[in-house]
Amino acid sequence: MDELDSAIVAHLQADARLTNRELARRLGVAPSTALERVRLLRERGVIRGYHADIDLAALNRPVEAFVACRVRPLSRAVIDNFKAALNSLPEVLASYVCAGDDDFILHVAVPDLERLHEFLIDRLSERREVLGFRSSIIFESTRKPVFAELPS
Amino acid sequence: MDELDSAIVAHLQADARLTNRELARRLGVAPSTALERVRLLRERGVIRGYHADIDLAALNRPVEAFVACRVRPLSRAVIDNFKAALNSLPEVLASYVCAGDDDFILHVAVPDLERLHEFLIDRLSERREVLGFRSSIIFESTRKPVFAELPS
DNA sequence: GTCGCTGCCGAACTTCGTTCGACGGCTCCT
DNA sequence: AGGAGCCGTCGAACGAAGTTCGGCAGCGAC
Repeated sequence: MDELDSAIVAHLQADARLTNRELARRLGVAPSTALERVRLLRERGVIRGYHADIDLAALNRPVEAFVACRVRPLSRAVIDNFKAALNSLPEVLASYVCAGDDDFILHVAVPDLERLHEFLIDRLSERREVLGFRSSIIFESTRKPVFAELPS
Repeated sequence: MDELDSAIVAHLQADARLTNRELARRLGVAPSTALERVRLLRERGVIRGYHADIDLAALNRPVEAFVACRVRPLSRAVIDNFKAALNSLPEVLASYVCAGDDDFILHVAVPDLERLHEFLIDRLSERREVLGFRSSIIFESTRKPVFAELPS
């Protein structure tokens, strides 16, 4: 991970469809060099994939929320089982297994508040391992590119 | 947003670097058709961009957490100001303005727990609008593609 | 029925991805 | 200090992909 790698990561994070030639031009290296670097970054797992960023509102899911869950007992079986269950719920965009007040944090997207309520009482409350949960409606979200180095 | 658009969105969400020809082949349409559809999806804002998915551990930031903050007063000025401040903190990957127990939820990534602690006490606690916060260390995270339609 | 519109197609042209042999700098060893 | 081997970079060449554009077919309106 030298400076060139960091620059590649930064550029592809901002625009994953940059042509290799354009990437090389911006870095000031030959296209073949850029290609080889990107290949190595993928091989090493630094770049895990490329994904289109989709507007949830356009997909009729304008309402987003975080749902923080507590589940019991906190055994591996229960955790794995709950994780798998979350995976098959289309409302759930992402799920996080956590330490802290909450055991799971879910990022959900639904068409409206009614569908959120339905999700909470029909999908979560129904499950016996779920002790309780708190919901936070998301008004606005901001994502940033990740930089390789943190300033001290 | 017909079926073809949905299929395009699904494919590009899974792999944003699919060649247009391969995309067209999978959809069973001509490359020029696929290209035009993708162009329209971008123009309409359905596809907002393409981003490389980077392994945070490879960038020396293996420790992730959610930090839920309460700030006061909840005025527009304070909220906008806090949002802007978060934007310039490199530890913060994403920030969310929320309704619920918490006013802000931050997704942070740091090299180690010490840096997390530093962030909390030097960056957050220092700010006068911050009443308090709760942290949840992330053990495991799972993201899923977004499907256009939710089953009823 | 016909006119007009919209979306899809396929060919042509431009640009890009990808491979490969060679060159240059670096390190390590003697 | 000198030489050998290695790693990363380069540039050219070829095959593949992106992009444009004219035309055509299906559909709706009048």
